[in-house]
Amino acid sequence: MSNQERKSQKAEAAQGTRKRIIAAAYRVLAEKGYDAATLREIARAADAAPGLVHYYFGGKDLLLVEVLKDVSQRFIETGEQLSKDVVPSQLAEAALARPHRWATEETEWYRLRYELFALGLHNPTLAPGVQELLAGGREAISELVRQTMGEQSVDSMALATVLIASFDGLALQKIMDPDVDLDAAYKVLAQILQCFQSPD
Amino acid sequence: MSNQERKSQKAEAAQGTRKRIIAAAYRVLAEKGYDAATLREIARAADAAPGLVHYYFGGKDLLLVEVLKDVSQRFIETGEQLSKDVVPSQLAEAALARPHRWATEETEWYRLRYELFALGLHNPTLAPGVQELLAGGREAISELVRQTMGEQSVDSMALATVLIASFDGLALQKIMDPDVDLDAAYKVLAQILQCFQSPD
Amino acid sequence: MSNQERKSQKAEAAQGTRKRIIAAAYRVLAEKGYDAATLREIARAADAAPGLVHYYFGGKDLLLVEVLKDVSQRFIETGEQLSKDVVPSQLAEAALARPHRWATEETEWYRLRYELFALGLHNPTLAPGVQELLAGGREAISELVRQTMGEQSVDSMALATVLIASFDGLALQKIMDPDVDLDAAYKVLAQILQCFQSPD
Amino acid sequence: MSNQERKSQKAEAAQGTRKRIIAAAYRVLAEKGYDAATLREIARAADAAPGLVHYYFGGKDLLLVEVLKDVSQRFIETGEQLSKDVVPSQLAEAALARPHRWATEETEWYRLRYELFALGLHNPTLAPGVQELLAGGREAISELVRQTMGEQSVDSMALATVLIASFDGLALQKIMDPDVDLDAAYKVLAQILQCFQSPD
DNA sequence: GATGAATGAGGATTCATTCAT
DNA sequence: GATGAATGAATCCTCATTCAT
Repeated sequence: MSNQERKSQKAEAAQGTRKRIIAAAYRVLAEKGYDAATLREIARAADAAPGLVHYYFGGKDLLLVEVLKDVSQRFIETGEQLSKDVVPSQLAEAALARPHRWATEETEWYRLRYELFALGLHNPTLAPGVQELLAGGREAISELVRQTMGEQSVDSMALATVLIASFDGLALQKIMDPDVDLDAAYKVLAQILQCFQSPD
Repeated sequence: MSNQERKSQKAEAAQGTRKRIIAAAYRVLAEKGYDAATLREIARAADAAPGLVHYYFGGKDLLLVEVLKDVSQRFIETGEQLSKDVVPSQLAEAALARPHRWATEETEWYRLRYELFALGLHNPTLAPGVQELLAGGREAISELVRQTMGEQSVDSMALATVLIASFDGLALQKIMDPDVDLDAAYKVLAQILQCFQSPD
Repeated sequence: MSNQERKSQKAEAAQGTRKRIIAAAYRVLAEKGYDAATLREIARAADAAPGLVHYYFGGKDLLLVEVLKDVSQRFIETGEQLSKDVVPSQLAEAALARPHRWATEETEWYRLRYELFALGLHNPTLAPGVQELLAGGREAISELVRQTMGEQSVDSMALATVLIASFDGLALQKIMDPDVDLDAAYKVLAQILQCFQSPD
Repeated sequence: MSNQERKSQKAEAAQGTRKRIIAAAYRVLAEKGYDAATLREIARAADAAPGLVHYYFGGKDLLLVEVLKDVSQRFIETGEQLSKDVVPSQLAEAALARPHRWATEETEWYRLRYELFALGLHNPTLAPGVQELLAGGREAISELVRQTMGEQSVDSMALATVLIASFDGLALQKIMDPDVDLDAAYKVLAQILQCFQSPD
């Protein structure tokens, strides 16, 4: 084994640990929230040494920034997937399907999202990342809206802003109160989209 | 001055201090977030002794519960005001006007709201209160919707759920990113309401 | 007991604890040095709660600043004492007697002094205090020199600078190496003083 | 290239790295002090791998011992140089010139010296080395004194003790406070030497 | 021989909470 | 009823040290 190979092998293992820590942080932060989650606990969940979080990321906030990036990445990827896999005529439907499903099934994702929202509202380190997270979502949805409807029928960015807002707000309500009728709410959202679609 | 009078005077002063603490907590929590806000700071902001928070409320979480109640109360009151003061034909417009304005002007209110959302997602003590806060909002809006539109034209509760979600989500986006075009978004919301109102 | 009395009683107790912590810090820092000394240990030595150091002083450096002030104070006081208690003709002798004795008996004082010197060389928070400590010593000695000798016979401040330097340097050498003949060194210092005294 | 040659070449490189680390430690320790200086930083300054300090020296303290030896060595060498290069009649002058100059120009050297003093006062591992450093200085100066003056006119070792003490103490005062008049102080020292030289 | 990724012990610090007054 | 001094548990973080490669 060459010197370089050995090095890259080490580096790979390190990357693995890094990812494990991010994943663990994702889970623990979603469950307990930023303040209640201790680095020790996250490290334990990642099966890593306690000092490693600082070694890799430099601190609790900076770990969170990395988690945030990861969340954004994942969001964008699934979004891009969508516009490739689905035929335009069913795009509206499909676009609603994801947040609808995630709000019930991938609760963790929305929990962490809200954690980040609250944090971003106070923590200047996080604010830009959260801003981008939201902006990225708006743009992705806005693009879908444009593909689905005619360009002029509606201000696509404004509609996207409302939709993202709805997705987030609905997920919150559903998670906080299982009795909330999410299906009915998403039916209303579908009607809204039709409302903007039909005119032309 | 009788003994009783003196007592009741003291009791009144105590009530005043209580309220001052809640108000101070509201401000400080909105600004710094739950964990960064220290009881010492809240007490100082309320011009009260540090030990008083425990004396009156029993702890930091319990103070938060009280703040939550206060927030809910205030929300409901302004809601009820609305349906009394405004003629039905302009109710839809007026209903949108408040969250629209608050999202830019009463930022504090939405900041604290998001703090409570994030907290409620993890803290079982708070969860019921946050649940009620959301449920109260839904019901109030649902009632407005019913007054504005015919009963059958739309599932009023579902629409209310979507609207509350939008209000919260839009406020967040606007606070996090001042470049977000809130006016355009609220214009879209107005169109949506019209869409349901005139099922021509 | 009046309200005020109760308050002042509390305050007195607090002052007592404060002083105990400073005294304990003096001892522990002299023995172990700044870095090796832990706040926990200092607190234990002062029979106080660990958090108290931050509560009273605000941190490890700030505690040290307070110790430094205390050391300076003590130095000045004993200096003033000297010029009052001793007749001018024996002032030179008496002035040398103190550092001579302290270098062997009050080792702790010189240990802490050196700790402060080293710290002041790197720590900006401490530097001004150490500077004053040295300046205070120079001035006190310079004053004694002027009282002992004629004004013009020697640059009193320059001689004081050399004397302070000697006192500190000799104490160091004696502490580091008990075999150093401190008596002989101080005899030389005495000769030096005579050397400057006699000319007139 | 023979096998032996290659080996010795490697060994030389290793010696070079060793020296680079010591030199880097000298600089970093003088600037930051023992505790604030991290091995990582020293290694970086020496352009060497972090693990190397342990590999070569065995630990942070042991590196310090090596630095101490280096400092002593350097001190002795420049001292020996002196007694060779200068004619006896100007020896006294020349002997004062070096510490005078170093106190203003080679601040680093005195900074590290004080760091070692403070450390030696608490750290038993270092104490003997610091002791020797001081003893070496005393002996070198004592020798110079003997060469300059007659044997019997003064206790040369005692005078040397006082001189070393003065050199160290004056450097400290000058570094801590640039306003200190070092020239005047060294003029006083020169007068002192004359005082002992011409016991007329 | 040399590396630098990983470890984990141990520190300073914070602050909710208590309780004597 | 009210105070605020004192507590100490628990956190983040640092960095000397180790060891697989």
